[in-house]
Amino acid sequence: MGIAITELENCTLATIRRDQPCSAYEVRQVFARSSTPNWSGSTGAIYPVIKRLLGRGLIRVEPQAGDRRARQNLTVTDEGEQAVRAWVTTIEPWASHATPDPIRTRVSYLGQLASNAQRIAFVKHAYAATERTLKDLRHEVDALKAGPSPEFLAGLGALRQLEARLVWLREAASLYEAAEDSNGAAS
Amino acid sequence: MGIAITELENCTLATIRRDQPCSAYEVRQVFARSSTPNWSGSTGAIYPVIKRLLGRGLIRVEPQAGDRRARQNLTVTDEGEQAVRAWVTTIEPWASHATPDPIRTRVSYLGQLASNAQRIAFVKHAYAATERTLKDLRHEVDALKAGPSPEFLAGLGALRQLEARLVWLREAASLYEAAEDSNGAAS
DNA sequence: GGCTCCATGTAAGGAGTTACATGATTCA
DNA sequence: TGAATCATGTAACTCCTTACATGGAGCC
Repeated sequence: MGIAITELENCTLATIRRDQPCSAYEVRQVFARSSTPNWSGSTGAIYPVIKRLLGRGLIRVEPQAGDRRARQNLTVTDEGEQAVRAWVTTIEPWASHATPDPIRTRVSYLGQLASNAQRIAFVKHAYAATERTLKDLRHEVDALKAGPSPEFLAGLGALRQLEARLVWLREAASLYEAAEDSNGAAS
Repeated sequence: MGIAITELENCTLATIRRDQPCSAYEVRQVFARSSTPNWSGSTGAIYPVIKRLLGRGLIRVEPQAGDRRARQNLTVTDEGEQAVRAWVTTIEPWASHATPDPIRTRVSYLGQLASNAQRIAFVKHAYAATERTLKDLRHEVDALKAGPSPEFLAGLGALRQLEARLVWLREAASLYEAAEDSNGAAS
């Protein structure tokens, strides 16, 4: 389809489709209150997105009878429905890659530190930070009903990612400690 | 300190520290050729970053004797060394969160599809795509010497993330299939 | 002489962010 | 009546991208 449509535009469209009729304000809350935030849900992003979706005929504003408040009642058009289904089922090549992780980034520069002891200290620090985040997220996911609901599955995916980071950080610590030991044995 | 320094600026600084003396061009290659790319290594990003790092006194340009080519010889100053160490060892609260994942995003909107059969089809599609990516990455990591080298550890971290996605997608498929079965039993 | 790689840089644009500005509604 | 929340929107800015522009060095 001609002009590229961004992830935020697609997520906005899909959110409207799910919660319709809804307002731009409600869409903002969805993004702002997400426990694994992709976007801030800032007004400067959402309102222009809504305008573009309207301009492309993917959504429409339904006037509310007897309510002259500014609140918009957004619903998706038939074209919008099609676009949502096309988007959720499509996986562009870049989308299957490993995602950038600030902690992995830092580990990739641990060579800059002076000693393995310092590297081990960092890895343990990262482990503790990830454990705290994981604990909070687990509380949120536990509050959801286990099953194939989208919210539960998405939460589970985030949990599995954090658990994998813990596994990896333990591996890293082991490798550094093994190197420490062999240094100690050699000296 | 004072003014915020971005991840790209910090990564550039740490890369120069690691490979010094090196040129902006070499830094670009590092980012452009990364197997888990955070940034494109575009000229429009790197050269301004180099300028800012120079302006802050974190790096300096060493003139090359007898070589009047435009090539810069960048090295890190003492302040730069401090900044690198401070950055790699610091984990801001946001840095320990689960990272945005386009596949998880799509799963979180699978409610938009018409049937569990379609959802299962998507999950299997995502599984296959991730498996392909994982295979390529595994080849690259296998080419590295196993051990506590930063490159190997970073690659291992990316592998573990992708493996966790596979585990999660299998779980999702199971949950959908269980729901299918109970539907079948009920009807 | 032309091709490719090395190397530096600018210009324009995309896609978000924060901060600002405005006003209605609800509730203590 | 004043504060919090609901609700929409604009302006300025950040940070990165692609595309463009330039030129030297090595090689066939």
